Amino acid sequence: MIIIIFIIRPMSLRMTPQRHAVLTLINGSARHWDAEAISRALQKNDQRIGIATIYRTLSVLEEAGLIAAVVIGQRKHYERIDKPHHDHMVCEACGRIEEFFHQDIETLQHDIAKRHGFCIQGHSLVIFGLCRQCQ
Amino acid sequence: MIIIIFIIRPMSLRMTPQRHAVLTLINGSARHWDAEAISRALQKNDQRIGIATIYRTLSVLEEAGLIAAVVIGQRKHYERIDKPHHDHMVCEACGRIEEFFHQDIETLQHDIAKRHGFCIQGHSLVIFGLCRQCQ
DNA sequence: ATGGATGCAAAAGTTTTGCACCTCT
DNA sequence: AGAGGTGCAAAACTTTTGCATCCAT
Repeated sequence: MIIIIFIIRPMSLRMTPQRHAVLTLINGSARHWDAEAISRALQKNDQRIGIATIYRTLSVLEEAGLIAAVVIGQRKHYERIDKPHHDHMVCEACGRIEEFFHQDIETLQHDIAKRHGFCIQGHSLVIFGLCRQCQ
Repeated sequence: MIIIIFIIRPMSLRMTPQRHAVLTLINGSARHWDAEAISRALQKNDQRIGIATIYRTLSVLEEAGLIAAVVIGQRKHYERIDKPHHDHMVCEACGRIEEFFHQDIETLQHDIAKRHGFCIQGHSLVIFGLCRQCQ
C-alpha cells in the first residue's frame, strides 16, 4: 500500500506589520543584521516586536527568498536580497564587513565541486583579516 | 605615570590525561569533531570528561596550534592539524564533509583582499551541495 | 605551598516551542 | 469558523564561569 501525503503550503506569505517592519529595516540599509540587532533597531524606532516573532519572521522571509542569510562567526546574519551575489571580508578588529565578488573564485568552486562529484548548491566564503583602518 | 603590566603565560601546556584523550581522539581520525561528538566518543570509550573541560581543552589546544578549528553551519568543529591547509565541502543531505584544496582559489583570495586594503589572516570557505551518493 | 586543571552546577547567551489570544478573510 | 500570526514565557541547546577540590611539581 502506498500512502501519499500532500503537504500544502501557502504560496504567498501574509505581509503583516511585523514582517513589513523587519523587511523594511533590512532593505533600507546595506548592513548585515542578526536577530538581536534587528530587535534593538526596531525598539529604537518604537516598534517592539517579540524576539520569537523576529526569529520566525527571519526564517519565513529567508525561505520566501526575500532576504539573504550569511553565517558570520557562528551567527546567522541577514541582508537584503537585491544585491548581486557576493562574499564577505570581515575585519577582526572593528567588525567591519565588506563585500566582494570575484568571478574566477566562483568558477573555480564549481570546477572543484564537479571534480568531487558534488552538486553545488551554495557556498560560504568569509575572509578574515584587518581592514585598512585597523592595520 | 606609565604602568606596564607583564602578563606571563606558560609557553607549554600541561598534557593531562584529559587533554591527551581529546588530542588522541582528534589526531586518530580524519573526522571533524564538535564538543558534543567528542564527549560522546570519549564516553563510549569509558573516558568521561566533563563537558566544561572539553570546551576548555579545545580552546587550549587550538591556541597552542595543536588542532585546527573550522566553523561549519554555526558550530565550531575541530580536526587534526597535520594536514595541509584545505577547505570543506559539506553534503546537505548526509552531512558528509569532504576536503579540497585549490591553489588558485587561495591566490585569488589574497589578490582580492589586497585590492580591498585588507591584511588577510585567514578564511573560511565551505561549499554546500549534494555528494555523489545523495544526488 | 602553589599554580594550574578538573568536575560539577549554575549562569549566560541564543534560538525554538507551547499556548492563549488576536486578525484577517 | 478557520488558518495563520503574534507575544509571552518556558524550554532547549550550546558555551562559559565560579568555585571547591585535586594533582603535580
